[in-house]
Amino acid sequence: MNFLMRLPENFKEHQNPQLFEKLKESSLEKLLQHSVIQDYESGRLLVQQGDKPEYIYLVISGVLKTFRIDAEEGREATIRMLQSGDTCMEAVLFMGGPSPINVQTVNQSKVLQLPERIVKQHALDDAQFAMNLLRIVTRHYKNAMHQIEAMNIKSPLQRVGYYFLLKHLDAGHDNLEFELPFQKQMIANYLGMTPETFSRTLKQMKGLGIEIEGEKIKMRDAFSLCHFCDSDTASICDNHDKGSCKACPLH
Amino acid sequence: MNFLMRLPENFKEHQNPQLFEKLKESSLEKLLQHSVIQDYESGRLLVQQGDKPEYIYLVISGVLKTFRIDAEEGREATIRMLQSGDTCMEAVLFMGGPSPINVQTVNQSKVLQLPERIVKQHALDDAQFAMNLLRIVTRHYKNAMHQIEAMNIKSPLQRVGYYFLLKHLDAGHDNLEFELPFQKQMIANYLGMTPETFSRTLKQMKGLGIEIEGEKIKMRDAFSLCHFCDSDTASICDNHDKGSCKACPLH
DNA sequence: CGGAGGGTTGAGATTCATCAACGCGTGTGG
DNA sequence: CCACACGCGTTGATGAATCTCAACCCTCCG
Repeated sequence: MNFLMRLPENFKEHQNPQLFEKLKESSLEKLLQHSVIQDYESGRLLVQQGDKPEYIYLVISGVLKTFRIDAEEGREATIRMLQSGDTCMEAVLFMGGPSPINVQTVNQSKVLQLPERIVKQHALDDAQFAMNLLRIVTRHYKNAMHQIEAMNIKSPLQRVGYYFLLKHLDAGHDNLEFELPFQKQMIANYLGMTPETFSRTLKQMKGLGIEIEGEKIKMRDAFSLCHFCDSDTASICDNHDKGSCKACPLH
Repeated sequence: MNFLMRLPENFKEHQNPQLFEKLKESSLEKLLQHSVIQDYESGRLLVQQGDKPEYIYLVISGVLKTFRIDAEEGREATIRMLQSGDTCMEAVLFMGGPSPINVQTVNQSKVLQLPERIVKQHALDDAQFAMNLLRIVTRHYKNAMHQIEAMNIKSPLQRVGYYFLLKHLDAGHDNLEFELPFQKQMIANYLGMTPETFSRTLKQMKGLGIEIEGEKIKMRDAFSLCHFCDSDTASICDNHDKGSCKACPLH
């Protein structure tokens, strides 16, 4: 039975999850044969720190977050926030030992779960699948590096600026508008600050030509965020090295 | 020509790099055929942010560190510190795009360099090698998660405590003594604090039964560090769940 | 002997978290 | 239909924690 048929019609086309990229139909078929789709209510804990990892979770719709939690104070450190098309727990599956992270739904969510055994076996059978895993995990790791840098040596303004820059490039650099994909408190925690400082930082951004209206972010011009560029963002910015980006600290 | 012969006699046995784990002789041979050993002086930059990644670096002797650097202020955020047997840039190779990190020697160092093309090809040819890469990268990622947690929600004391706990478990939990493997300023930066606060935090540790004498750390008893345990460290601690570790915040 | 680098200690400044209050939109139940 | 509570975001006042800057000690090495 083809489980993709039970997905929303346009899911595979529109989201095109990295996990399935370039997989042969037969390979994908086999992978999905043993997977299940689940609906979860908001706030449901799918994995807890210390649990044995059992699935890779692929978000069909809704929002998930992965985070670590402090036993004493109960404070949370957000590791990632996932939208449809994103996956989590792939890395955990392969590092051995219990899960170092919690996974929780933030909204009501629909999730595709791929069992641990199937994934591991398939990684050995299909080199392309293994490559996809490797690519996904390394991207996560790259992201983690940015988080580490942010919390070590970046000011709140720089953190928000960099986050905005990424979202801006996501939306296409010709687009002077984008939306915050998650609620502000969650973004704040992800960026290692309190909701209060996040809010105050947003006000600072207005001085740099960035207007905030609820979830909508409007930039005065396409270079308002150039100030926050680094070599990683430069490599995905079409305008870089076209002389147009002068504010860029790399020059 | 077998390049392992040019390594110190006992390197492979004693260090047993994760990268080569469980590889067949023939596979290892092929991998090493195109690799080179280099000697570098202290402070040499092997990779800079923005560079195209060209090698995996395996430390034979000496110390390397990977870090990100802030363009404006020039401040550094340490990502990892490597000793002999450790590798870096495996993750970068597979994430595509320019390197997000710098790699620099901290001491005079001897390094084995495996060219990018060879590694990628070999990852497709030898599933065990691909698995090794996946395992290594996920371990790095796990580590990065700990760093993120530390800087988000842990106090300097907790960060140092956790770092000590890991080193203690490394040395064997029966061993009441271990050494700091790197100089203090580097550990401090890695833990996201200044050398000054690191120093002051070390003094606090004395109140918890930890004596510091230069690089030597002596614990009053084997449970002095239990306070800093979490589910990740518990899973590698032999004494956990033996009733002996009561200070553990998990109970 | 003198200089350099790493580590420690102290005093002061700064920044961000904390705590508290409030506005606003939404959903709920009377 | 209104009253109310609730969650989220914002704003302001306060305080604590860590960074900064400076001085000093020590060891190592030329």
